[in-house]
Amino acid sequence: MPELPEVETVASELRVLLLGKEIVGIEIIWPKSYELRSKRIIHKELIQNISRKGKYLILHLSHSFLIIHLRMTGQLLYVNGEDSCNADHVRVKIEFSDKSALHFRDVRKFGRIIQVDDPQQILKKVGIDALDPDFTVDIFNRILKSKKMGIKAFLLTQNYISGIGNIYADESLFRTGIHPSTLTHKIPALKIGLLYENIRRVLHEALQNMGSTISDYRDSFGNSGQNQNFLMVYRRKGEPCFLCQKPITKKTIAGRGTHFCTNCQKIYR
DNA sequence: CCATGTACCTGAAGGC
DNA sequence: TGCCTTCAGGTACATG
Repeated sequence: MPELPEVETVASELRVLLLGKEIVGIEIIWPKSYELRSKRIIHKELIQNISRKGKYLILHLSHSFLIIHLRMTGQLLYVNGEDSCNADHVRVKIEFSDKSALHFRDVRKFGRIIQVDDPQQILKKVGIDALDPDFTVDIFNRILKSKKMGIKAFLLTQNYISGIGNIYADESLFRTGIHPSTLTHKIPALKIGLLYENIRRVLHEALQNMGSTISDYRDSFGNSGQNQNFLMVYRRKGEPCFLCQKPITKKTIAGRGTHFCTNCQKIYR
């Protein structure tokens, strides 16, 4: 499932592939995958910039914006004019003047492409990006102290800090030795600093490894990531903890499958 | 404010 | 083999 490192991998590839291209048509195969919240019909628009906030990808066009969220199984596949494309589950095709195209493939149909006049329509509720240089440990500390919720639930909520999903939440908490049920305001100051560092490190490393492919994630060339080979707890239920050898526990916390080591991760009360 | 549950979806995996 | 059930999870939304 694409989280910050996976979306950023796609974004940086698309910057190389798509900047300056002219959109000449959008074919909507599954209507719910494409939501029009702009009065403007795309006729001919240039892709002027590509950015990202949290798990949202933003294509800046001449007169509007395409906000894209891949949710669980979404993929943005680049198709060259000469390629034959017969992939299943393609929901939207964005076609360019040079006969290349970007195909939005999404098995489970949760993902969305939303066309808006102002990106803030979508992004105003999204918290600061976890790899934004302006996201400091002081900010992290202040937000954590102001909440009284489980740390796992906090990390998954995108309104405060954005980009962290189920995989990297579990990985960051394991590396910091914090139990996922610990309440945000009960985490000791030292651990807050370490958690901040580990979140940034885990995301950076995943980005260097082109993201984690658990089942569906692929980059714009259809390639898998490599970071799944470096995960320490996610999907390792019953396997020995890399620190103490005790079997990794999996349990539903904050409504999500949560992996942790009961021996290495302490709950602070 | 925060927690919980449901809906949206399909395919893979597990049980018998 | 085959059928049925469960599970996977990001976000929106409703409810307590």
